[in-house]
Amino acid sequence: MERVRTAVTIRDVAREAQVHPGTVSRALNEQTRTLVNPETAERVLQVAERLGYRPNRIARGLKTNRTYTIGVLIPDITNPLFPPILRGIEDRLLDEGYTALVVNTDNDPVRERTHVEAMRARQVDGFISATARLDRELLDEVGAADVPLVLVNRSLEDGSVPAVTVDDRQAIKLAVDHVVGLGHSRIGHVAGPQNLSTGHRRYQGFKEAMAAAGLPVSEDSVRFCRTFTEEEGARACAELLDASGGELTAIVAGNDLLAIGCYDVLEERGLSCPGYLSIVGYNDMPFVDRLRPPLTTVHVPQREIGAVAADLVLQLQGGPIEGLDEILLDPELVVRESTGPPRG
Amino acid sequence: MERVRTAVTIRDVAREAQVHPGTVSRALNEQTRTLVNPETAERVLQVAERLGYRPNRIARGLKTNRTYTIGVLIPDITNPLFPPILRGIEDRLLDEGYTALVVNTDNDPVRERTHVEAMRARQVDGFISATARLDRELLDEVGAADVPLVLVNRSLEDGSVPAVTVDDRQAIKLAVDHVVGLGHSRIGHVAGPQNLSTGHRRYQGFKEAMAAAGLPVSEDSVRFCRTFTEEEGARACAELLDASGGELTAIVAGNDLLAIGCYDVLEERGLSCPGYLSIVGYNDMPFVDRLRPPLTTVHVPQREIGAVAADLVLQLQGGPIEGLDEILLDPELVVRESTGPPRG
DNA sequence: CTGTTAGCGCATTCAT
DNA sequence: ATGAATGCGCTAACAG
Repeated sequence: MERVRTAVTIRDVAREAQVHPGTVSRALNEQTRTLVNPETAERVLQVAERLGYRPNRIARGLKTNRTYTIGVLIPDITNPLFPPILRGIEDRLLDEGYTALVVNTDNDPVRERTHVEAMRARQVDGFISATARLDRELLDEVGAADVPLVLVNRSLEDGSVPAVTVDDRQAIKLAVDHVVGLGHSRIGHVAGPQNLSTGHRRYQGFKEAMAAAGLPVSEDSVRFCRTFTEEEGARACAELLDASGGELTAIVAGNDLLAIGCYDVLEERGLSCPGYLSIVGYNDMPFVDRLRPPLTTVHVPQREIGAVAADLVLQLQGGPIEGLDEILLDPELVVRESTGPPRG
Repeated sequence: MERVRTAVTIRDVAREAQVHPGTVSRALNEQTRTLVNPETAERVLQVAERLGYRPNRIARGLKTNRTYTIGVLIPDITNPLFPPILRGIEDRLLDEGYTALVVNTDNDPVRERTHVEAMRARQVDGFISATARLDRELLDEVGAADVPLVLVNRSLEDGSVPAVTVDDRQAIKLAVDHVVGLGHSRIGHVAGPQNLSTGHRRYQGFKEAMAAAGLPVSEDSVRFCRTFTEEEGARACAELLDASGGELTAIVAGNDLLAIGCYDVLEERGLSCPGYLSIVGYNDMPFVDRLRPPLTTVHVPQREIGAVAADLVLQLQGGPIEGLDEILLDPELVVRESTGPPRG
């Protein structure tokens, strides 16, 4: 048996209710219902209900150029950082009758392009991108197509695309000031990839915060990771420990995954945290409070970021908004047990 | 400035290429390209490329009754169990040019209905549901609409809907046999909600496995949780420890979250794991290998489950498949450090 | 207040 | 091999 959609259409309802399809359309639509006689409207509604009529938004979209669908680009939903963001986005979209088309890009340009094409073909009303990088070309293409785009957790230097992020500099300062307050002065930074705005800005923030605290930042106190992964974090941490000649007493990591990598090194070497080394993470991913020791980290309101981003694309549906570039949310330090006074 | 889609249509291409729109349609479509003169086809393709033509799948869908979109229902993407499943689904869908419409239901009937309606209105070609419960009514409605539906991580008693799951009984047997092999005989079960097929089947599996091992299951060796959360797991674990009069030496939990709840109780009471109590989880969620102690658990191939489910909806696009009900994948025990020989 | 008409962008049947 | 015509389901502009 072939699959046959038994779709009840607006015409079926019209026939049953003895009115013109146009009237049915008006009666069924909240916006235009006032244009039709209440009694007629009521009858139409009843018939629609009885027949089990389901409006076909696809057809509607063809006419109205609105699909009530937003494309969401995420590097990898498997990275614990992103589910809360997605959740925030969805909750907000649901409120307004929108639905999210979600894809994982793996930060792979090809995959990214494929997905964007697919979404554009589906006429999404807007994009939210949490991907670290988005082809400049793709970006321009989306912009040219007049489809609103909002960046999340990253931003463009030139502010040409609205973005919702946390103030990375302020956040890192929170982390640095915390360990400084604990008495640390030899503080290292396991930095994220510098070609990503997040990694770069946190590194800048680290240097600034250290300077503000009157502490020097030598070459030996920073190591860069190629990716935001435990493995890279471990590598960088090991190098840092070796390079500093054992003088480092605290590390501020570019994100939680990198911090976990640091944990691995300490465990390997039989060093304790925070006894030997204090570690501060970044993001406050789910479950980092259950690590041993529970990770002190900068909490980023991921869910709220998602919600604000969704809000923004929704607003942008009404047309461009002047003077809009970056929305900065406040980070918050969560002190747990991976930080303590320096040893000795 | 209003938002105006500068959509290049098939007609624009036709005009430029000096052919009829119908011909453009044929040339652009892989399936029908053979019907048109290779040279003409080539020219059309070039013009389309030059003009930046993007086919409008929405319009196409109106005609073909295919949107190449699959609706995915998830209770809460924030639960670490689900991202891998979603990832598996998406990867598989991407291969076939499909995209996922993802929603969180919170297992809330109202939210669920809203979402299903929205997705049906968007004419999704199929559904994959990882939600614990789906209104029987909704289920029937979807079935009646002839839209393929595949269940994931759960199944219906009557097998009326195809499902992809792991063999819960076999899985729990793995867990029980492991601790039995370690020498335990006083084994408790922190059971999941019994109104969920997963919770129920694992409980059944526990009883069977214990019986097979020749071990008794008393009232004192099982406690039920109302939800799959740490809090409930902690409550049940505490009750279990109290009820057994300190004789229990191992606990098999209904899932990892419940197991984590057990960890909490041990920590509160200053008891060690696995020294005092061995604990086995279920699912092998991300990061449970980083808990202290790393959790011994039953690994469920979530990603594969997602991929197989996606495969199934895709196959179902061709029409119903006879004799299909449940696809069982193999679980695997991952022994880490939360289990050891019984004390004393 | 309601019917009529046209058309969104595309695929497809029927001619030619 | 291609052009012409039709309609998917719906909304909107225009009459009346």
